[in-house]
Amino acid sequence: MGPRKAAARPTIAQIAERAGVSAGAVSYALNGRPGVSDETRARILAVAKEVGWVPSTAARALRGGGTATVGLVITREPQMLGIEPFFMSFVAGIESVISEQGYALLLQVTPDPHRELNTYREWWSARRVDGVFITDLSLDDARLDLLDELGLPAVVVGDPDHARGHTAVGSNDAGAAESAVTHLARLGHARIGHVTGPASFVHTRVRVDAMRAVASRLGVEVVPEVYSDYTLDSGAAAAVQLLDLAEPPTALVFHNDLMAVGAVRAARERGLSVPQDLSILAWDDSPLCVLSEPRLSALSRDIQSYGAEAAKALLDTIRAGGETTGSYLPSNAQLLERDSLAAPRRLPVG
Amino acid sequence: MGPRKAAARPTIAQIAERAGVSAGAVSYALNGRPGVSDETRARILAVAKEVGWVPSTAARALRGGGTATVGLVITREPQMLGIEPFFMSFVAGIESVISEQGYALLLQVTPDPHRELNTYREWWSARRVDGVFITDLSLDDARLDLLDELGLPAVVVGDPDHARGHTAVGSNDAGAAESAVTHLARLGHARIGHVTGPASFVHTRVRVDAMRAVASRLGVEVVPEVYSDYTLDSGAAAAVQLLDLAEPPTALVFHNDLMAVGAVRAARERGLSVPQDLSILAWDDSPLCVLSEPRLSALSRDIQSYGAEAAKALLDTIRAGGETTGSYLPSNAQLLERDSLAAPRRLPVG
DNA sequence: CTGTTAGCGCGTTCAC
DNA sequence: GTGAACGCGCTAACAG
Repeated sequence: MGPRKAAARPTIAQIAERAGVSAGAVSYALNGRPGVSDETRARILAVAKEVGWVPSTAARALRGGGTATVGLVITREPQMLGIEPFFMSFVAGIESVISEQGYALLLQVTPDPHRELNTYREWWSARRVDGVFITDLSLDDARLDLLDELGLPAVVVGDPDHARGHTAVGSNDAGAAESAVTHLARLGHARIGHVTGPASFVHTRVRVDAMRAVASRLGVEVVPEVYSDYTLDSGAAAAVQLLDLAEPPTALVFHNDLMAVGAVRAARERGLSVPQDLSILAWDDSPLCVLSEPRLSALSRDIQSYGAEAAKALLDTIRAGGETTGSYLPSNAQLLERDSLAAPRRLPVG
Repeated sequence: MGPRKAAARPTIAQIAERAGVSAGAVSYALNGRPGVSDETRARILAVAKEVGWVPSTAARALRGGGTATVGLVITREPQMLGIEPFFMSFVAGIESVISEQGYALLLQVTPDPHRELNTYREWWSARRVDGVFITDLSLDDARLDLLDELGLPAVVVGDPDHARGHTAVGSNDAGAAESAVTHLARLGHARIGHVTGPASFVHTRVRVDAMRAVASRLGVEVVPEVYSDYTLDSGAAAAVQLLDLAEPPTALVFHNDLMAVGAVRAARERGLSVPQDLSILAWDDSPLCVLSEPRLSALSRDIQSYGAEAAKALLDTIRAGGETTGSYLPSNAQLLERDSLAAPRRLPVG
């Protein structure tokens, strides 16, 4: 019932007519290039502002001038996003940078990894995006091959060493591991449990290696890692598994906060209290950590600025015509102390 | 260093050449319309599949055929999105529907409400989207006027009665209020506190009215509402404010789960335990409710399918050329009992 | 220098 | 089945 009559979108032709010049002149004026006198330019600009002209992204994209759009595929179960601490902050960070520059974010959420590849191909074929973010980098990641094949500008969100020449924005996982183990060792923990994300992810591998290296240097033991999947339940299950060990660890490190929360619950159900009986440390701080009881200590990195850095890197890469613009600074990680870490109750056997 | 040579995107012209026909014929064949013989059509389709042709969204949009993109502006502080339970699920629901149909979501996150209007105008001018979602509907919402002016197809996510003729997908807030008050009254609560979102939102108003109506019918009292802003701290503050009343309520209803969690903490700091001393009910279930201690009972609606319904409605509206396609069924709400509701400890003073 | 004209990019559609 | 024009912005070539 409401009025749904499309109004006329302002075009360069309209402006040209009103200003009494040709469309070409308008284009020169609007893009600040020579070819029109200052006064004509001023007149054209005034008219353009008056009619609220905005360039047609479609027309520009058609000309090959880019779409002012960047793409992100999130390969996760949709329902997981409601609580997933990482992506929403990451997206917010991306947004803060790109929207300033007139870019928009094209988002796709799908649980199917195979589909992700198709999406890049389609986005590229349909000229929907000027570049994409690659997250959850895996060893021998097939997406990098596709990117090379298509010549689609991209920024790898992860370890530059595994980005195969693509622009990358890393995260200082080694530094985080260092501070985690150091802190735990100082508290007196001699046996640490480590619950990770999927083994195929590069950053899982990086963290595992770093933890082991630091631990052996400091003379503390990391019991065999439990590879997990970031969900609450998997965190709880991993905790149970580790606590069932003959010589259970006295401190547990998790690759996200959701799993850490799951572990707190699992410990509680066993009659163990955190942190007196068991110390728990989350990797990646989020509001969840302060919402949890007790409040979770975490290896905090500023995910929002991580997203912002990634966005800057992608925009730079796009402007460079897809040429790699080098690796960007890793976002800093620091151990945020709250209430889930303490000295182990009984001294480690040893 | 990496190879960044753009490959050639397949176009209709290429297909035409390979198949030895004109571009027009290819277009007819590809779109399943008459004008080509069956065998030519088959040949064209084979070539198209072989080269992996995907229509250029830019070219289609330029012709006026739509951009296969829908837009959503989230007017919130970016950092809030990391924990905000509503939007990420809502987005996931939208995604599940639109990606099936080849549509993509254009997202913009900004804390500035004024900017939201500009964004719609720019998206429309630049032909970036075929339609938009309008959330957080307010009384006399200026966005609806703009939509009318632009003729931009939209779906209002909220009360159809305030959608001014636009397609709307509602939420059964009245039903939720009904079950909330009924349940609380049955437990013996005679005085209920109500902590809402901003007063300017239509759905805040709707919920307030519904709560009052049901309460007066059932003979229970709703103490004056506290208008709040969905944050954890504001929930805690509101709880304190209500508990400081001369005759404090014995049960509190919150318009989201974050505020409810804040209230639990505030109550605990006062030495009150939930639910023995104070019952707490959240509106909008999310994983946070089961993560909280005690687990929060909630007026649950399936936000993901809410998003999915909204997406279907928007796509329908777009296909109808922007004509309103009527109001859609409200998503169902039900009271999900967990551990934060109990009978009041001391009987209410008569 | 100031401005105009023509044609491109890509898919669609109308007239032939 | 084909040729041509269209939508919109950009730019190379050209004219005053």
